[in-house]
Amino acid sequence: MARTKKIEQSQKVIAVEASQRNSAQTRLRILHAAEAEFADHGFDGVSVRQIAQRADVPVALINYHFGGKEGLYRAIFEMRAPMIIDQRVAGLRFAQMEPDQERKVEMIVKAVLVPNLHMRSTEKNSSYARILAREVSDPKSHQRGVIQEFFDPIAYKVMDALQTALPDRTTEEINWAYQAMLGVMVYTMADTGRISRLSDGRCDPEDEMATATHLVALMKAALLHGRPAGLPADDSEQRP
Amino acid sequence: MARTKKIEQSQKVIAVEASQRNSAQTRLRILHAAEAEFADHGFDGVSVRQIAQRADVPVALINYHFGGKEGLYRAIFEMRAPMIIDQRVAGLRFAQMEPDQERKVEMIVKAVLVPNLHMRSTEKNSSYARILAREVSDPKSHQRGVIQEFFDPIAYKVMDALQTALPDRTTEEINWAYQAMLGVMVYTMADTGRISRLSDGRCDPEDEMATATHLVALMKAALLHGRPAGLPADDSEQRP
DNA sequence: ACGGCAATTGAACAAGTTGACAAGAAATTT
DNA sequence: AAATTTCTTGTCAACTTGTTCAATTGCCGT
Repeated sequence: MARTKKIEQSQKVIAVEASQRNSAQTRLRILHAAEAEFADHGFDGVSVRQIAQRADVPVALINYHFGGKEGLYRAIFEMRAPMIIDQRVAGLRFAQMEPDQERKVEMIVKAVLVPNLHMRSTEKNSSYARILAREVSDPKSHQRGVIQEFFDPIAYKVMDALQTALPDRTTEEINWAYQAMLGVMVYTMADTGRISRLSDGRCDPEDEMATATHLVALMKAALLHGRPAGLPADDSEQRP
Repeated sequence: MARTKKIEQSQKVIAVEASQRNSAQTRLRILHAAEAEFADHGFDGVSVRQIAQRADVPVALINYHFGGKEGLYRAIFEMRAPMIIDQRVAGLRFAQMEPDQERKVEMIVKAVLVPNLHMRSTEKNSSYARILAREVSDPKSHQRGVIQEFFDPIAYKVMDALQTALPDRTTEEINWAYQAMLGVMVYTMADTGRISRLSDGRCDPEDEMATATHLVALMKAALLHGRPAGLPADDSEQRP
């Protein structure tokens, strides 16, 4: 921090930028390389050497800056999470002011889905979206605690908003509704080409607009009209 | 196969079973150990040594029986996939005979969700469900081609059934609807305790009945009532 | 200008990884 | 009973893994 200020004041801005001695910048380079590699191969599928090679730095620098592989992994979330969380909070604020119930629910759904879907389709950040998707379906994530630490708070806010918009729903319904939203979102973010393949190219998660339109419509309907028939015991059909 | 027949005819059944000389049995033991380990740590997070140790066999046996780590991985799917695919096909057959649209959609949803959710809550097979969840969110799965080989065919059947039940929907809508279903299912199957944590214990994926009830209701509503507003261009609200 | 310090480097570390091999044991066939 | 196939085992060498170390570089305030 102190050094950055100095650099700005100095006349050698260009020289410093070109030269190798710049902590913040190499940190970022490692971070980006790690992001891409982790997204492609998962936490265990990547060696620190691969990351170092991609970032064009010696391996030891990773341990110096981040204190190990896991520290580097966490640093990625520390860098990215605030951005998308802020967007969600902003979206929820909009929804809060909406009087019409149907529109309100739709805005909540959008507040959850759109920031992530947008990130997914953005070139630079697309790899982070895939890391996120991996993390939620990795039992080790529990051990790392990244999801819990960064995303549980916003989850509670979303569910509060849902409960306000749909006061007649039970807590269980609200929870499952949120899980459903998240599931759809994560699965789409994590897509490895299967959606496009199955739809013969008609559906493309990269197409942020179309994807959001369809998914928001589906989840909005699910939240508005989806209620378990007989809550205590619903044994209509049961397949073997 | 030939040996198994012989064993049944032989008088030394007990001796053979107790002793170490039983190919099919050790194969299964390795398979089960691998299933558990892969589920917990992912394909890259596990070494064949760990699996061998868990199965209590020497490492070389794995290479002998399955020709390597990836062969073992695929063998798990070859063992498990048919079971759940058969269940889905059966469920779709039931749905096909249902005249009422709303019930028909519900039965299709159940045909997709219930077999997996059941497997999830079953003690013995729960690990396979988590492997499956991992595989769909792993870009390398594309490379392995397991999902494509085993599950694409049934996916097409489900979408055909959906199209029949909802004739006015576009192909895009059918595809996205299927993706949504799958996303919810996979996310629930892959759950690492977050659902229970967020809901303060109220929602438990292990509770097959409650989980299925809620998710089926949600997805049924999504399919029946979820249609994108203006298909060509829907720019009602757009958040920054 | 010079010592101090953060940043960087290449080398080395111990621990663990993989696939393969030859050789042994048990069951099956000849 | 001998030969053969099928299965099992312990060990091997070559290679990665994440991390640490001592040494070096270049920027900074005094």
